[in-house]
Amino acid sequence: MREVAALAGVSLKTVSRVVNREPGVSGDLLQRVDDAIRLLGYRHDTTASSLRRADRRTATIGLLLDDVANPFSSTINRAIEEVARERQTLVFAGSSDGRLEREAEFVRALAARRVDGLIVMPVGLDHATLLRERQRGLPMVFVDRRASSLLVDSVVADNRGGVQMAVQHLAEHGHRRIGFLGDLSSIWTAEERYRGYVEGLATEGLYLEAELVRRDVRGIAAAEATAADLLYSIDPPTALIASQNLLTIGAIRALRSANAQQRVALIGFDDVPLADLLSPPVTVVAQDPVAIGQAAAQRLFARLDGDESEGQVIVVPTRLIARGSGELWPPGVL
Amino acid sequence: MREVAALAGVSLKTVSRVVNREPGVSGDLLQRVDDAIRLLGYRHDTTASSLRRADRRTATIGLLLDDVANPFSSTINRAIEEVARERQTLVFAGSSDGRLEREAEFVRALAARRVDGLIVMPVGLDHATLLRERQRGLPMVFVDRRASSLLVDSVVADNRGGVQMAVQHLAEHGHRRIGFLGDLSSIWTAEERYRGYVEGLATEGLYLEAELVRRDVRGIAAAEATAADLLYSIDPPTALIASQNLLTIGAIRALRSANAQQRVALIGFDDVPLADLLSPPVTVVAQDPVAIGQAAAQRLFARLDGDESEGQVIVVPTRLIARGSGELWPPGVL
DNA sequence: TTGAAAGCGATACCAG
DNA sequence: CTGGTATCGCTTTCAA
Repeated sequence: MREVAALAGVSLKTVSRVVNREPGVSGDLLQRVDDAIRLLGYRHDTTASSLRRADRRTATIGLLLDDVANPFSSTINRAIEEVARERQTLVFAGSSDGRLEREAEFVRALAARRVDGLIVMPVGLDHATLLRERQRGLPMVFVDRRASSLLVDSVVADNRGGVQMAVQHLAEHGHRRIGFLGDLSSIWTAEERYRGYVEGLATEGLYLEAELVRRDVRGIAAAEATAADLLYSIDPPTALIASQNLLTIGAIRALRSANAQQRVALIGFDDVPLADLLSPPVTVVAQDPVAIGQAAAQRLFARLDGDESEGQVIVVPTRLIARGSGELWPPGVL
Repeated sequence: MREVAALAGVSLKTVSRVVNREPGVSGDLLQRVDDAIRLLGYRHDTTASSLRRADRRTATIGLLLDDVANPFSSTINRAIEEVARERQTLVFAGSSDGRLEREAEFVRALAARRVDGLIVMPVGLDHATLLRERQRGLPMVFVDRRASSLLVDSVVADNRGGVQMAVQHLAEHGHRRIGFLGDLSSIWTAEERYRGYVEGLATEGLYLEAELVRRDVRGIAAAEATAADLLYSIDPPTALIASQNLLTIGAIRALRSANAQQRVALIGFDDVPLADLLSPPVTVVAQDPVAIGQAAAQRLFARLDGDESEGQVIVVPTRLIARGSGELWPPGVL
C-alpha cells in the first residue's frame, strides 16, 4: 500500500480510501491510484485491515459440524456458504466428530483468528464451553440441536413432529406394534425423536412397549444387528421407525437379510439418496438441510447487524415422503 | 497482551515468549505470566501475530471444491481437514459450482486473507487465473483434476485406468456393444474417462461406435433421458458405462423405467451410497476420496515446508467393485 | 534471562 | 478533498 501511494504520488490514507471505495476522492486521484494498484499488482490485506478497523470485523465465520462429510451436514455447509458469500464472508468449516475436546479445540482456534461469529452443531447437552465463549462476546448460532440457553439462537428440524407423523402414518396403515431404533441418547435430536415416538404412540392410543424400543444404536452395523434382533424376537414389530439415516440403512439391510422388506413396514428419519430406487422404495421423514443452513446463517448475520433480542428457536418443518415401505399393511389386515 | 504484561509485571516481549512457548524464560516469570493470562482470560490474536511474524504464516489454507455438498468433494474436505488439524491449520472451504468467476472471486478473497496455501479442484482446462496466483507466490495443489502446468502438484484418481477396467470387465462378460455416458467434455475427468473408454475398447478389439457414445450429459435428469434414448435405439447397447455418479443414478432410473435392469449391464464410475442394496446391486469403479484428500494436503504442507521440486502428478488407484449389475451377460450368450 | 523500541499493513482521527 | 500521525496486537531486533 505504501508503494501504491508512492507511485500514485498520494498519501497512504488516500489509497485506503480508494481501496475501501470511500466517497470523497476526486476522479483524478482515484484514477491514478487505481492505475498504481494494477501496475504493482497490489493486494489488499484483510487481516491487517481488520486489526485496525473500528469494528474489528474479519469477514470470516466458523462452522463446526459433526462431520463435514455427512450429507446432511455438508448440505447445511453449502447453504451457509451461499448466504455468507453475499456478505463477502468466508467460512472456516470443521468437524467435531461428536467429541467435546475437538469442539473446544476448534472453537479456540477460531477465537484466536477473531472470527466474527460461529455456527455450531453442539456436542452434548450442556454446552458449557460454547456458552462461555458466547458470554465472552462471540456471536453464536446452534444448528440442528437446540441450545440449553437463550444466549444463542437455535435452528432445528421438527424432529418430534416428524416422528409423530411417522407413527401416525403407520398407525393409519394398521400397525400397532411399531419398533423404534434410536441414536445415542446424549444427542439432542435422538432424544427429541424418541419423544416424538412416545407422544405419537400416545396420540394413537398405542402402548409403549419396551421390547420394541432400541436406543443408543450407533452406525450402520449396529443398526443392522439390532434390527435383526428385533425382527427375530418372539413377538416382532410389524413396522420399524429408524430415527437416523445410518440407522435406516442398517434397518434396510436387516430387512433384506430376513427377507422381510415386503412384510415389515419401514420409515426412516432423514432422507437417503437412492431411497426411491429400492424395492420397496423407502418412505422417509425428510428434513430440509438447505432451509436449516440458510436460517442459521441469517440468524448469525442478523446478530452481527446488531440484533440484540432474546435467543430464538427456529423450527424447520419436516415432511413425510411416502414411497412404499411405510405403506405396507401388517399381515392379516388386508 | 499489554494488560497481561502489566498484571504479571513483565514486558510485552516476555508475555510473547510465554505465549509462543519460546525457551529462555525463567520458571518464576513463566508462572506469573500464565497466571495473568488465565486471570484475564487473555486470548492470543493469531491474525496480529502473523502480521508481524517473519514467515507471515496464518496457519490457514483455502479449499475450493466444485460443491462442498457433493459426497465425493465433502469426503475430500474431511480428509484434508484431518491433515490440516495436525498442523494446527484451519481450512476455508468453498464451492465454485464449476464457474470460473466464482473460482476467481474465492481465490481473491483467500489471497486477501493471506492463506498459506490453496487446494483447488480447478474449473476448466486452462487455469490461467489460478496459475497467475501461483506465480505470485501462493502455494497451490490441484485435486481431482490435473494441472496444465508443472508449477502446481496434482492429485487425481486413475480415471482412465478405471474406465478401461470397466470396459475389460464388460468384455469379459461377453459384451461387444458397450454404451458410454459422459459429463461435460470441458471437465478434465470427463475427458480422461472417455479416453479410458476408447482405449479400453481398442484393447479388447472392439469398435468405437459413435451412436453408443453420449457425452456432455449433465445431471440426473439429462442422464435418464439420454440413457433411455440409447436403450430404445434401433440397435441398443447390451451394457452401459455411466462415467459419473449422477449419470449412474440417471442410468439406473432409465433402466428401471425400461424394465431392463436385469438385461442390460451397468457399471458406474464413482461409488454411490446404497448401490449395494439395489436389484441388481450396482457394480462401480470406486474412487478413494480419502486417499486423494490426504495426498493433496500432504503435498501442500510439503510445499509449505520448503519442497521446491518440480510439480508432481499423484495418481490414486481406482478399483472395480463387482456387485451384480456389471456381471450380467448379454442376451443369448448363456 | 529480560526489556525498549521499531514496525508488520492497514484505518481512525483530526487538521489543513 | 487530502494528508500527517497515532495505533491495532503482536514479533523482531538489539541492547542491557
